[in-house]
Amino acid sequence: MSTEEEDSDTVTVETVNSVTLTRDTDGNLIFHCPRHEADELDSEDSTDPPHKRLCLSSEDDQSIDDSAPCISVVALPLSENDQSFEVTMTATTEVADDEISEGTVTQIQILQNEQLDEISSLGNEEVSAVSQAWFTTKEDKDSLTNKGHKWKQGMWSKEEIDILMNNIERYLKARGIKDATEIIFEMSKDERKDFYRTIAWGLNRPLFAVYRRVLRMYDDRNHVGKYTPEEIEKLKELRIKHGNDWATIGAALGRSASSVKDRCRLMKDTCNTGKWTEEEEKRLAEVVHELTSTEPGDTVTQGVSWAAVAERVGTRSEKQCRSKWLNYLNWKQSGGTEWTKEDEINLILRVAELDVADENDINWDLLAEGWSSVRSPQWLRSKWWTIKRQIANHKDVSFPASAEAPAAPVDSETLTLNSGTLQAFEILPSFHLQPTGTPGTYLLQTSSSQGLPLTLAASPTVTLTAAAPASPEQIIVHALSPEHLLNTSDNVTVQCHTPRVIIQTVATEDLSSSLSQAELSVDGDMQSSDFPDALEADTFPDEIHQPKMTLVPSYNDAHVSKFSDQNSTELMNSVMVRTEEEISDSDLKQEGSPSDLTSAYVTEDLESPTIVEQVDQTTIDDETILIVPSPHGFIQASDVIDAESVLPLTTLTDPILQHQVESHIIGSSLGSPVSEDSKDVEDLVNCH
DNA sequence: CAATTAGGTAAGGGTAATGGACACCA
DNA sequence: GTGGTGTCCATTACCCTTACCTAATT
Repeated sequence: MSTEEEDSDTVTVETVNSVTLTRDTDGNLIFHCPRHEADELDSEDSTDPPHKRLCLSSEDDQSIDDSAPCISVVALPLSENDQSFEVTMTATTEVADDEISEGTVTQIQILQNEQLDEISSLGNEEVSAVSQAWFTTKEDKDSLTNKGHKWKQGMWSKEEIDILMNNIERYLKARGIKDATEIIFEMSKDERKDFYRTIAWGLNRPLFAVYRRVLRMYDDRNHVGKYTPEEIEKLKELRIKHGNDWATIGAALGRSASSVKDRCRLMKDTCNTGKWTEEEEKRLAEVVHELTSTEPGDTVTQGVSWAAVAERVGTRSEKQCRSKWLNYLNWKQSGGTEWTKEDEINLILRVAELDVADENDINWDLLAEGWSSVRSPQWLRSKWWTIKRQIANHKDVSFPASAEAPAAPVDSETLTLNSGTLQAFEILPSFHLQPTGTPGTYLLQTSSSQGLPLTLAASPTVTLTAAAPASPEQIIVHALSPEHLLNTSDNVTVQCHTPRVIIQTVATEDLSSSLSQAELSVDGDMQSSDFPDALEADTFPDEIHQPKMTLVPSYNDAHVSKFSDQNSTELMNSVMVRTEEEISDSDLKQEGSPSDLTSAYVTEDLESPTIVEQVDQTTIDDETILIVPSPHGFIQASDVIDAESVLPLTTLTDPILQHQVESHIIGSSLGSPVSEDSKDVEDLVNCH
């Protein structure tokens, strides 16, 4: 929460100067707004106590000193009734104890409830109108939607879970409780009053959703795993004995109530398993059409009561019926066509074109409409997940990133970088080029749960263009085709204007020039074992410099440049050796000399002509990425780049080229050259 | 005493991941 | 014939929403 935003969006109702400050072992500053003071504040509207929220602001916003420690503040209401708050402040720089005092800290603002809506996008500590109601009915939600509110539905993201866990942790700390299960499972309603409301802070979910989530998270009878045959037997007995008393059955089995309930749904006595007979399929189709008042050949993907269908089918469970229908039978009945690789590419392109920020916002019904090889919207969604899973660490990749890569035309070999709103982030040692599932399309995986999508394909030249006039933050780099790479060396530098993120990748000549199709079977039969070392990221020596690519905001028109740096030879050797081993394993290493290479350095400013610099290289392994302050919007040939004016940034290998080589080898997209999880890569190899 | 709050249960639609069957191929 | 591999399909643990219920509190 920035103070500027606060100023513009909030009104100071009352200022409180008397607070109690404590500091915990983590250096967090915790202070309390005592009840009696808050009560006094409340006096202006005693008949209808407004919801209040504590905010903090610097006493003098105009004179914020850059060198001053930045303090982030999280305020949690201890209870709505007594109007007291718990505030946790975290200093991002070391704060001397004497800097924190009642006099210097802050103003405390109590905000009226109606102001809360106005600041709904400021941060995690926000109050959401959605999360403050215990249960949000569909009508409530519709009403909120009409007022412009949005809330999260569907699977919880990692970020949401982090917020939730942090909130719980703070709640526990404030009360000196060690274990959240004490509150959740042992305390009475009264004792844990406001627990859920408090920990829902910052989560744009109905309280009830938070409640369910917390119960699941802390119930150790959840996530127990597969049911053993013995458990199934016992479950059957307990079911007969206790009926639908899932809590009792669960307690007897050591499973959660929802778990046993779910398991029972799968085991109807009359259920067949395995392949469906024609008779069963026929019956399923008849029942579905009958219950939905549709005709054979109609597409039916929603509004089906699967419990009723299963009842009528007789030999299959509701899940089986649903799965069979949505993944096969409906498609077969309505004359669907086979799913092809082209469809897969099409899917990625279409998802990218949707330009939605959240995966949950994708309208799969719309996407599937009129697509004959799509078996159902649900099936299409699972297809998308299958494609996503081919990306190692896909869970950490934000949706826009994973969907962005294919935004560029995949048949024209492009590299797309979308800086988004990132100001700066690093691609840590194990940065990856992950295939997105579309041949020639990769995702540059970063360390901060963000990804830069890259698409490499078949344009014979390297140029940079804006992806679209309307999206200057997105740049397409037309990279060399694999064929071209066999003969040429190129570096690709990408500069995004908004918000001035510079990305550079450096080609490794020896690889590209030494490989040929003939030598590297291009028939797609390459197995993961052909890259024994490259596929095991953990073989990287931790103690030495690891390849690290950093994206930095290009303040003051600083530019990334590249030149030979003898001092980094050892470093880069340690980085590059893996690649070279990979090549030597194929008896290819000697084909290219690393010392006689030239690299083309291509930079294009989005708003300026393409600048091409030829940079002689004496040692291909010695590449360092540097930031070069430049008076121009781009590096001109006349710009003098000397070692002193250059800020060494970091070194990096060339994942792109390496990847191009690999993708060339297998004739398709392949896993990252440096994966943290070799299995992921093997899976990727298998996928193609 | 009605309305509200806080919490709870059950049903059922859905997702994500896994594993088996099978076809294909060297 | 055999073993490896890829794909399709079925299964299942787990997730989430919705509808409805209950008891305590206001």
